[in-house]
Amino acid sequence: MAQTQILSRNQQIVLDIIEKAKGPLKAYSILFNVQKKGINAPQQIYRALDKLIKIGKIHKIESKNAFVACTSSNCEISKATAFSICEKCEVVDEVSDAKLSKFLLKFNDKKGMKFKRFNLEFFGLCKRCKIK
Amino acid sequence: MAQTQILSRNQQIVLDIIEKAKGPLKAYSILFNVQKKGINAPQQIYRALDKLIKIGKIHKIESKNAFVACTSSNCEISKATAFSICEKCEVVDEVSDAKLSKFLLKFNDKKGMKFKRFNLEFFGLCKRCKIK
DNA sequence: TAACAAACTGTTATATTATAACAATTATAA
DNA sequence: TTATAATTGTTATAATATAACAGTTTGTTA
Ligand SMILES: [Zn+2]
Ligand SMILES: [Zn+2]
Ligand SMILES: [Zn+2]
Ligand SMILES: [Zn+2]
Repeated sequence: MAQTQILSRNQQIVLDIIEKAKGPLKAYSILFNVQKKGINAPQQIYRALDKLIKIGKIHKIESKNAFVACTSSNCEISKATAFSICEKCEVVDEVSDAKLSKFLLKFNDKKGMKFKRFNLEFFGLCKRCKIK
Repeated sequence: MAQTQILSRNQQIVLDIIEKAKGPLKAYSILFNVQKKGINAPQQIYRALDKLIKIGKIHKIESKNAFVACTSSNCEISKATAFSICEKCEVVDEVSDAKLSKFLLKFNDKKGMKFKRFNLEFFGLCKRCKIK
């Protein structure tokens, strides 16, 4: 079992906001949301984000420069992340699929590179947007 | 056979620089490199980049905000891109593997989303950096 | 070929995302 | 306890990207 990580004040504030959010949050939108709690500078946000990413509590959606809470129970170290992104409504979901991560972590590069980690972003139309 | 795309002057200038580069280039480093050719503003670079991405001549490495020339003969439309990134020397290679892209393009989301496109970034140590 | 539309260009200004650098404080561990 | 690492606060600045406007070139078709 993964030990419950003790977070610092700022880290906890930032994590709470990201976990409550319905979708990916941008760093500066987090900042505006926590100014009442005494966090005033981007650095404070980015430092918390860095730590939260490092311990796998959140992930960065690289194509959107935005951050989401981890919804997979087994990715404390974020070495195998995959997301689905709707190109219309921009909803983002973490894709948690054992076969997929096994396939990718075992994938052998032709150039002799040993992969330690991957990040995968799928794009398409979500169920809702497909219908419309 | 894919028709040879006719590029505009700015698009060709930007593509040439990216193709000649040994690794991923950042937008502003491209800008600094073409100022002698009369391109003075970021917009001109970003517009060319957008077009080149759209037609599959280049790809964006999202985790680095940088751009590389496509080295795969069959990705005019950039719907299935994969890269290997060395975490030490930062060398980037396009991963071109039929099995891999087939597997991912066929991958079925549990939430009923139909994927049209994906981007995959692998991280690790390249052959050279592994030895050292 | 005239005339319209689409794509591209140039330019100025500004928005957004992220890091540097410095000083102080708090938690952890030897 | 002392020192070492992690965290905080703060100001300033760097790096990345887009908005908005006006003009030009290119391609299409009437
Ligand atoms: Zn996760
Ligand atoms: Zn949608
Ligand atoms: Zn390619
Ligand atoms: Zn390397």
